[in-house]
Amino acid sequence: MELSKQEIEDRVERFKKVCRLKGAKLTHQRLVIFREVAGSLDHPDADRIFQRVRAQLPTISIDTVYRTLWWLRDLGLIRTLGPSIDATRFDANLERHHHFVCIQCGLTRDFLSEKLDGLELPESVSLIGHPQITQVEVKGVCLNCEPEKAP
Amino acid sequence: MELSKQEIEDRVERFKKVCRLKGAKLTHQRLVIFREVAGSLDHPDADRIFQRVRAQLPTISIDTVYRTLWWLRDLGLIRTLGPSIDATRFDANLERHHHFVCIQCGLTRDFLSEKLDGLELPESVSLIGHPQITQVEVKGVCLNCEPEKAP
DNA sequence: CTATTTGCAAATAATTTGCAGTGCG
DNA sequence: CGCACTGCAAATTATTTGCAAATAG
Repeated sequence: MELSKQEIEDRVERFKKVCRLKGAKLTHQRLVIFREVAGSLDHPDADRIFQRVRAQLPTISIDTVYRTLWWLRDLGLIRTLGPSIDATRFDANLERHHHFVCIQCGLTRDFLSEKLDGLELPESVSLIGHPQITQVEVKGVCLNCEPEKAP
Repeated sequence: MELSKQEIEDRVERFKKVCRLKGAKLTHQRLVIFREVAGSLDHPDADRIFQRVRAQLPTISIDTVYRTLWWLRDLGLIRTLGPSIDATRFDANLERHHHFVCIQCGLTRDFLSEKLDGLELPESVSLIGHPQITQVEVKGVCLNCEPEKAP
């Protein structure tokens, strides 16, 4: 599995279009950072991206990388993995269950579903590793954060 | 949805049994910390657990909470949510896809599955919030971390 | 030109570690 | 009664922020 040059450039084009649309400034560092993330398959963290970008732009600073990554996420051009909460959260429920995470306030709740419990993973997973736990992670906005919208 | 006293005590009993089995010391702080996590539905982070435990054990320190939580995880009595990686990871793949995360080395890879793409969430989710993204998260050990086992 | 954005350096927040005293098995 | 466990304080690591200089549109 490899990312084609074409795919990367498609992503970069979308990025440029969104910048134009939003009237945001397309700086050199933003372009380099985005291209780096867009060309990665390993879901790097901020520091890894920083290292790779610095090879091309030696004067870049880590805070610009962070600012740019969160900005890209706000624009919907990239996403963060996991619940995207600051601190690690713990779970003493060892039964099979799934998670809903509110992207606004971080509220996390379990939900049950027999249907989801019986999920079959595709063959391709066996090329990556041996699964131990399979859970469905739903991200959205909780009722508290998005109350009744007036029509 | 509430946790019954009974369910909490069942969890505590299992905890005590595992301690005995492993010959680990069952200290007062460990018991209070475990009972706190076992009785929570909101998937608290270490600091929140610390606050709650401190109400019962004013002299407890945050590092004991951390040490105990990781230890409980190693014993398989609790789990951490999300990829459980130190730093936030980023993903520029906006197509529908799912994740495999290696619990040993943190390797994270996408995989595709039409079957998983069409998942239906249960009604009960609508009582929590409005879903935006649904992904399957598989945790396991990657081929690199667990090579061929000799028979 | 002029509002954004960047780089620097210093501030927070989360988590870890070394060490000496304490208590469980 | 010994060694694993705890509390304290200081260290690390991840991420954020204030501010003056640089730059895209």
